[in-house]
Amino acid sequence: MHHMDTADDRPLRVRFAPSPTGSLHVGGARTALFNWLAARHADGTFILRLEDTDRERSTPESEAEILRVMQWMGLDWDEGPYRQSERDDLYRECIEKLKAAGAVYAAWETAEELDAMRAEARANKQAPVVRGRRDHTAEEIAAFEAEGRTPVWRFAVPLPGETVIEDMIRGTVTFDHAQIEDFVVARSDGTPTYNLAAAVDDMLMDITRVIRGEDHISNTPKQMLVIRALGGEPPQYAHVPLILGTDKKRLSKRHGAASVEELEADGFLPQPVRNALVLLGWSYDDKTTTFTMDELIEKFDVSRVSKSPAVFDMKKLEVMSGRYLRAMDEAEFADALVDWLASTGYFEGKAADAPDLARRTAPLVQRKLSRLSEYDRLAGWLYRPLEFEPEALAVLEEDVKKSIQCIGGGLGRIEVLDDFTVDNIKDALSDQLHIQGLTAREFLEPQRIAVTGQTISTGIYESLALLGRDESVARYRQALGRLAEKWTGGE
RNA sequence: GCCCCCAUCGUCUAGCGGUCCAGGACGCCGCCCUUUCACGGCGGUAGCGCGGGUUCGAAUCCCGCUGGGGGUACCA
Repeated sequence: MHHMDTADDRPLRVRFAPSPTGSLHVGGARTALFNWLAARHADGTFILRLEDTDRERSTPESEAEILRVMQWMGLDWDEGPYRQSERDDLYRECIEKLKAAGAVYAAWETAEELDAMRAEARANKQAPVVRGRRDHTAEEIAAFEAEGRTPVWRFAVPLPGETVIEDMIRGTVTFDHAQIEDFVVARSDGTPTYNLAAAVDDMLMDITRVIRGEDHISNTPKQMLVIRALGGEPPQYAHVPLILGTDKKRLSKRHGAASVEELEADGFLPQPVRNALVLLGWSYDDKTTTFTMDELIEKFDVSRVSKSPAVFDMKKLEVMSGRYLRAMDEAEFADALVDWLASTGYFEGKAADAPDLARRTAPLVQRKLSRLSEYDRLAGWLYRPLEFEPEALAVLEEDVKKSIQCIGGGLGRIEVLDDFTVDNIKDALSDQLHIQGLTAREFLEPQRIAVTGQTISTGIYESLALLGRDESVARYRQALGRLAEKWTGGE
């Protein structure tokens, strides 16, 4: 696309403006990332603004969570966080200016009247566009006031007319004013609405480019109208497509991990999350799929963002995550693993040396994990006495006699091993499987289950070495005992 | 209903009128490697929604259809 990068040499100022009404969604996180990258790329300013004009739904917990997640993602802001709830004076001032300029008018319609107007328009296949009555007589107004009614202030959308957005992603988008209702700018209690506050803030904060979700595109002409009525110049806009779930519906909690908070809890590290997110709707070329943060800063270009919505594929995130984990150096991985486990309370109620054990097992799981949360599935057996997963036991019991032979054979070798190292264990077991004339899979699977109680675990040789000979032998005996019961009982 | 937007393998995408009987990645399938689960390597599978134009030539431009998404509040 050869989109005009409007001859605008002012330093770039972008903002991310979530409303603190829940945790940060992956869609929101991607928008934040895009804004941050655009700012860092252009050496501009990234501003964080909390749009909390909806006092009912905004919570301090949500605000704190959003800030926390931003930090987790490594998206630091240069200004803010600003809170719209703290800027009320500014908005009221602007509303007064709009009144003085005749750009807004008092509208007295009741909710019922508005509903009726819209229903009627709809019935007539017309746009449900509200235009308040502006020809009330002084007596009527006095009567409204007498009954305690207070008006909202609506923006008088100029008719006829149109507002054109030169969107960096979508190109030229035109809205006919006939389709834009006289939107409310100040509620009857005097508080500003979103469209007023957002427009005023973008203007007052000197935002030069607004990068936000496509769900805002129909608000854009309204905000442009407000800014112009206030004598300002609207910023450049870039509306990014939404992120969908696998059913092609807008991504939401019912699609599984839809918030960054959940991804974090699922054991994903920030870098693969960023990498997966940035690739939803954006690509650098026809082959690059992994980027460092620096490469992203260097290469990101919002005008290359796709116009069509993208489906969020958790599987792909997992693949990226697994690759990232494997590419980490051992110590770095061990730190990340232990930190993550600690953050989830994994060590609570476990032995005091559990974190140390986790650190020692890190190299055994590093190539096997696609996310940190899979650690327990692989290494959980190390933290508890031997107990068999039902499906693991089922594997052994499929052929009890053979299982006993395998485990017994293995036991015979390891219990006489002096130097209990990975290599020696491997040699001894390899030799034994040869003797018994079995394939590695046939022979080793029972060993794994005997020792770990699991069908999937850390590597068998490493696991034995880690356990030490005595504990290994004890576990072998225990497994054998369990099978012997079955053997006699079954025949 | 009305307005806006979108449309390349199952998914994320490259593609900006010829270099495309459409390239990459994930998935999936097969083979190999590792005498284990995993990891890794190699190969394969699969797509320009449909119909009209424009053009010597269209995945690329135009129109229509169909399909999908968003908006339609004194929410943001």
